[in-house]
Parts: sequence; C-alpha cells; structure tokens
Amino acid sequence: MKTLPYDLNSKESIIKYAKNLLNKSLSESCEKNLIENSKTNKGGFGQLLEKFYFLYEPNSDSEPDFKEVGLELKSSPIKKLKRLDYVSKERLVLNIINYLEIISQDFETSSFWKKNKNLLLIFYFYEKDKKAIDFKIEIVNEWNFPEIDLEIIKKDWQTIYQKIKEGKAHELSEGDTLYLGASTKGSKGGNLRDQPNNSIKAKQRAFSLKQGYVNHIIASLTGNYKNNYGKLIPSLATIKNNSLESIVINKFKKYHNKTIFEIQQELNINLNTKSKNFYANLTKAILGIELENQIEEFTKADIIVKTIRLKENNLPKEDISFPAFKFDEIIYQEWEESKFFNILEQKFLFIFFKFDKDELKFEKVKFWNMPYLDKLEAKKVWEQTVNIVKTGNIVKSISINKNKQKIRNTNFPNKNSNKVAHVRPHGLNKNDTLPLPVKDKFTKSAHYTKHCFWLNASYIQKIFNED
DNA sequence: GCATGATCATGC
DNA sequence: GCATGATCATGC
Repeated sequence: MKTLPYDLNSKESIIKYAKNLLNKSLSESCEKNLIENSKTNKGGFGQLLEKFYFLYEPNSDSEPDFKEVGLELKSSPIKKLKRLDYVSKERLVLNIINYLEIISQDFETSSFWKKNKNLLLIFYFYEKDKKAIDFKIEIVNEWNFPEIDLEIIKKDWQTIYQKIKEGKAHELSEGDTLYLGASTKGSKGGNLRDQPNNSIKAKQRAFSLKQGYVNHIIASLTGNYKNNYGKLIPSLATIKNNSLESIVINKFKKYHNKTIFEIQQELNINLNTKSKNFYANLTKAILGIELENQIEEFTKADIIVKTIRLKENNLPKEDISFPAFKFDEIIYQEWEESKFFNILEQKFLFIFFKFDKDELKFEKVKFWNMPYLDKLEAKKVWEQTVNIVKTGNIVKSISINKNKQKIRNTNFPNKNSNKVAHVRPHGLNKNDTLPLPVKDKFTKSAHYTKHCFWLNASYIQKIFNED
C-alpha cells in the first residue's frame, strides 16, 4: 500500500496539503506521471485533481471523499471580471439526487447533508484555450455554511424532497428554490432516472449551489467581501419563522394601490423617475436596503427582478426581453445548456404596477418560476429558432414602408405561434448585427440584426391573474 | 463602446 | 389595439 503525502485522519493535514496547490497548476504540482497519463485520460479538472494530486480513484460514494474526517472535496472554475474580482463560472454541482432513496430521508440523514456538510473547495482560473492540467489554482479553503444560509438550504432541500415525493421529479427546476438548486446534469439526451410515485422517467439532476451563492463563497474566502450588501433577513429567528418570500411580500403589502409618488412620499425619498434603475431603487427602498447596496439574499439566489407595467385590462404594456442571443452559439448548443433554458430555470420576482389613467399604482409582487409544461413550450420556440438559423432561412420577405424603408419580415417564431415566448429584434438598431453561421438565403448576408427571446405579454398576464 | 433593460412606431 | 420591426438611454 502506497503512503499518501497527507494524513487521512487529520483534517488539518489534508487542508495543509491542499493549500500547497495555491498559485500553481496541476501540472506543476503533480508527479510527472500525470502528464503522461493525461494524454489518455480526458477527465476534467476534478478527476485529475483526485487521481494525480490526492492520489485516490474518483468515486461516486455517498460518503464524503475524506470520510475519516467528513470532508468533501469540490473543485470549480472561476473567471475574472474587471477590477480583479473573481466570480464563479457556473453553479457548484454537488451530489446527484437519488430520487428513489431521498424520500425515506430527512435533511439530517440525507445523503446531501452527510456528504456536503463540510467542503474543501478548490477554485481554479478557467481559460478557454488551456488544458485542465494548466489551469491555475487560485483559492483553496474549507467551507462551512453560515447558520442563516443553512436554514434557507434546509428549506430548499425540503422543497425538492416534497416535489419528488409527490411524483414530480420530472418537473423539478432550479428556480423552485433559493440557494440550493436541483440542476440538470448530463445534458446529452439520456440520463433519465426512475422516480417514486410516478412512472414517467425524470431527468437526472444534482444538488447544486446557485452561481450567485458561489460568488458569495468566493468573496468571503478571499476576504474580498466588500460591505456593499444589505440583508433582508436580520436574524436566525426571522428565517426560522418566515420564508424569504413572505418577508418580501409583507414589506410590499402596505403600498398596494399607492402611486409611485405616494410610495416615495411615505418612504421619504425622491428618486429620479426617469432613471433607468428607478424601479430597482424603489424596490430597495421598500425593502429597507440602502440604495448603494445590493440585496444579499437576491444575489445569492440568482433571483431575476422584473418590473411589469400593466395596462388597465391587466395586460402588460410590453413583452419581457432577455439579452440578445448569438446566432453562431445557439446552433451548437443543446437546449439544456442554452442561455435561454438557464434563464427560465431561475426564480423571478415580478413587481406589478398598473396604470390608472396616466398614473402607475403598485399592485403586487410575485415570486415565480416557469412551470414544467410551459418550459416545454419555450423549448419549441428555441428549437424553431435554432433550425431557422441553421438552415439560413431567417428572412421571409422584404417590404417597403411609406418612409421608403426596407422592412424585413422573418420566419422566427412570432407571438401568435406560441403562448409563452417569441423571437424579435433586440439591438441598438437594425445595423447592430451579429455573425451568422450560415448565410441567410434571402439577403445573402453573413450577419443579421441582433435578436432575443421574449416572454409574451399575454403569458405574463396569466401569471399575474393566478392567485 | 457596448450590453441590457426598456420602450417606441408603423401597419394591419 | 395588437403584432412586429426597430430603437432609446443608462450604466458599466
């Protein structure tokens, strides 16, 4: 039996050994046999780390990797933003959810908690053109969940558990929960699993920490935790007795039917209503968050806040837009790795205002994430779009309007073809274009005006009218 | 300079 | 009055 360069029975020894990785790549830290073996071994960073640095075979045990001391090893990519800030490149994927077993567990006895109670986190700087063995390791540290976060994570676990118990494992969504999500894993078609209380097979999913939550871990581990967050949850007692959702909804309640002017008067603030971040600031003021701060719990949970202005008949005045997609990206992606899918997996907070003549009055707030069946509808829109781009069939015809401008009519899925979403231009103007992977047959052009996916106003109206 | 959230304007 | 193509305006 070979001797390990660290003591399996000592957490300090393992962490100390791990910290030797700092500021180096695996190829610098491991024996030469790594380089030789890596030619045949195509494993990702995590597998290489376990095999050639910690010198054990990667496994999928329900026990933590260092079971003697209850420590689970996890590695994850980070990217750098301007000003040297690190952010997580993606969610941190923990263990796969065993749908059949989880229903006979509670949180304390769950495989999630047994395995991930105490994490040894290794963050490496991901660079597209480098090999995994050459990524530089930037952060190595132990992680325990703060008690307020843990309370939310327990509730999240409970939500996921409940849905599985009800035979709805196939309807799970990351947006069901706040910090701990059930994210899809293994995108290439297959990976369907049996679930309890339903014969429909469910997509494999894993417990994972939301990207926003991982950003907070990184900031706290690197000491870069700038004090620019305001909290909605003041104490452990608060979150033990209330959900984050109810805390938010209650704070908004008293402003029902009040005009934007009246709300500002009551809050004793005077915001620039024309400013682009007016609604974001008004929301912060209502929630009692300093304007220069971000809402900590929202950033951790990756909540997308959208302000909706309803007409008097409750139909939103506009559809909801998302960032423009790249034509030469979406055609190479699977639905579940696409940006649009990942947006629709998140939790939204809708803040509804309604026009009363010319004045906007606050109606209500609603936390929401897209139901499973609607996501299937959105998928159709995405698939049609990919197909149109792939075949170079974007432009259907060109007409001239009375100002003698050329108006291009496209084949992209329109509002009437789908109840959930559609595709429309979204750029500076029609000359704001992106490259096409296939030349458009009609225009013969290799570029086209930026477009994005939109949620239909009529669909948002339905969400407003529910409950 | 551009990405993004938000909004406008025309024609049916 | 809606559908759809087009564009605005702020902030990073």
